[in-house]
Amino acid sequence: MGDKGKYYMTTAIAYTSGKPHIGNTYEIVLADAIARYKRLEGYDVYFQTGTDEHGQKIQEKAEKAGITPKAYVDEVAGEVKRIWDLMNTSYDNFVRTTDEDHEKQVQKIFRKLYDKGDIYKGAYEGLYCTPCESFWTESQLVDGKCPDCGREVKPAKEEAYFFKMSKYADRLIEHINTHPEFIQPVSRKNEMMNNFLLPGLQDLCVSRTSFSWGVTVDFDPKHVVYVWLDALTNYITKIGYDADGEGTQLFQKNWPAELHLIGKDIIRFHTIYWPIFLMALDLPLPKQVFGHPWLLQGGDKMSKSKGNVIYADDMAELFGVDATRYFVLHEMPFDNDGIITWELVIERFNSDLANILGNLVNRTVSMSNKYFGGVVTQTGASGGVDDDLKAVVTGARDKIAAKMDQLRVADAISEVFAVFRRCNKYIDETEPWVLAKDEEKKPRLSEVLYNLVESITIGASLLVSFLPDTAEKIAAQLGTALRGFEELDRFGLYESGKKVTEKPEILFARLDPKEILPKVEAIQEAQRKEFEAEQAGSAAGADAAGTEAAADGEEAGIDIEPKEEISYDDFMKMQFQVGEIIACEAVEKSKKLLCSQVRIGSQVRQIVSGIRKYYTPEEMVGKKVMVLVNLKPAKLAGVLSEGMLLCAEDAEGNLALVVPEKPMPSGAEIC
RNA sequence: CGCGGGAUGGAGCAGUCUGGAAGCUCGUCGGGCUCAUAACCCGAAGGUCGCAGGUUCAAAUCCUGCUCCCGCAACCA
Repeated sequence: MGDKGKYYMTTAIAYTSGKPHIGNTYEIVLADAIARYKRLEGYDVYFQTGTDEHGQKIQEKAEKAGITPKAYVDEVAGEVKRIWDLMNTSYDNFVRTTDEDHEKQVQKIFRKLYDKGDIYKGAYEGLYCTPCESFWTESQLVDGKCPDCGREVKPAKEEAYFFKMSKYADRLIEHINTHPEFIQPVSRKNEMMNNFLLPGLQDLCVSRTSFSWGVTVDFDPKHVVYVWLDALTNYITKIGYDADGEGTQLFQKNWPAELHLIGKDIIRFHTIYWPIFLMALDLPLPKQVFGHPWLLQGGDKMSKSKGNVIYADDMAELFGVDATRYFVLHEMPFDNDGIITWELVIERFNSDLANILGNLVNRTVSMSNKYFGGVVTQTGASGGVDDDLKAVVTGARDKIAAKMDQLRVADAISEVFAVFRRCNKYIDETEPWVLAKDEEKKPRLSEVLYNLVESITIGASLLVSFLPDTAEKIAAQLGTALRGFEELDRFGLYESGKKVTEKPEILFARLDPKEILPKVEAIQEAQRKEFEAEQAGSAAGADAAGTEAAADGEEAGIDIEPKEEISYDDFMKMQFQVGEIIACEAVEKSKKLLCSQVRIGSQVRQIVSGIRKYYTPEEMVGKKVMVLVNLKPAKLAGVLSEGMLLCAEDAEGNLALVVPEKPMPSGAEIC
């Protein structure tokens, strides 16, 4: 162990805005498979993961929940760690950006970069809408007014700290060009170059004053450090980097990292900002950043309100931890998004885990018991088909190594299963049940079973990085131990005369979709309930138990941000009328907009609304709707809109047009 | 002409960089076998490789144009 040198790898740290779903969990499992594999190969691995806990979004979530940000992230971080542990991941260090030592180093780093001149104090200039407390750029304005409230904006300045990105851009471009392995998969490299580096990097605003949940800039306490500067540095601070000193031995030994494993959505931060921060700190760059693709639910994004979010713990409950690991590792392509559905999981489970692997172990152990009382003896009575079996089994290790070198984990695991498939074929070729009928062929039968047990032992040893528990269970059933990496290209190390277990345990019992899918329904239903409860702001857990009971009971209400009180005069300024939609078509340049001709009394107005997702142009026509008539006309996607159709909006943003409860003529005033 | 990704037998994918007999897993159908978890093994059917042009002896692969999907951005009066 450890004679191949060190291997420091990290996952991205999970943002603590909510419970991680299977897509987030995929990353830690993938990382774990790589970490375990590297250890098997003989590397001295240090594997770090954790949670990213600062930022405005978290502050807001905590406020909504009525607790402090710290209490909020403590809970979520606990949940993240629980799931990481449930998935049997072998990280060496679980970091939190709220850890005191990290926060302190972030402050030191910030100061160091400031002293060096790479961070400077400037001003964020823009057009400011005071009531909304928001900055807008020229292009965001609508008719020169605030796009949120429609009020006047005025030029304003807010002081902020900036990082001189451009100073290091050339060096980074040079590095990327001379290190083709730096950004993986390579297709992402061009994206970064073409979109960000070659057009020229802008200085990055690295402080905020609009919220307080973050690392305070110690020499200017009304600022907090930009979350990405805070989060990225965990890769060094949490192994012992010290901005003012040498750092710990752990740091000296492990930096630079061999691998940052991250989602494809944050490649920009890891291949542009992070390397530049490191250059500014005079530290070497990580060897490789791998941006993995995503797991999508049936091609859709997962959403809680649809009840289609798949969580790792639900999967583990239904299928077991190793089956869950198997699915995410096997199903995820190398640089395309993967698809996960409950049906696909069941299919994979049955065909690969139950049929090919579980059944193979079971039938082999059964035959050994039936024919030889469980004793596995090598007799030397070889046959012609043995050579091919042995070649496949002993050749697997290097094939897997080649795949893993490229981080093609899904392909590697397929190679492992090729071994098990070959074993099943070998049983058919040698027909042990026929050999068993002839006393003279006993030696051959014994050899065949020995070869099988040996092959499965090697297969299980190759499997251990991916499905650690299953591999151990197989070895236990075969009465042996898993092998080390250097032994896996050799055949015949199983000690002749050992016994397999007497009663083989079923490793993966076949699943009946008819039994599983109703359970899935229940999970989804519970999820929708929970979502509604959350939206209602009701104390969590109040009716957590009643899964199906309240299905059609009282529906959960929605609370929204209260607005400032207005006078009757204010109200009277708004003119609402009933309008009849006489024509409607989609706005061409947009995906969300419909353009309606609305008759209001004797006049016809053109009104554009962002409701294409919820209404087709055809069903719009003929509706009598409520219209805000005296709103200042504006152009949307280049199309003039002279008013606003009123809609109700639920917590998820679904829209429903508001219509009069009884028939009313168009033009009728609403008051 | 905002940026990017994708389109390969019923399903999910590989192959595209570096042109050279369309491949894998699942499903379906047929056969074999009975040690085993109705599991295993063999065989077959099923594809104009999104559409249209072009380059080439040869195109899923290279070039041009187009269509449709999906992210991001914008937009949701």
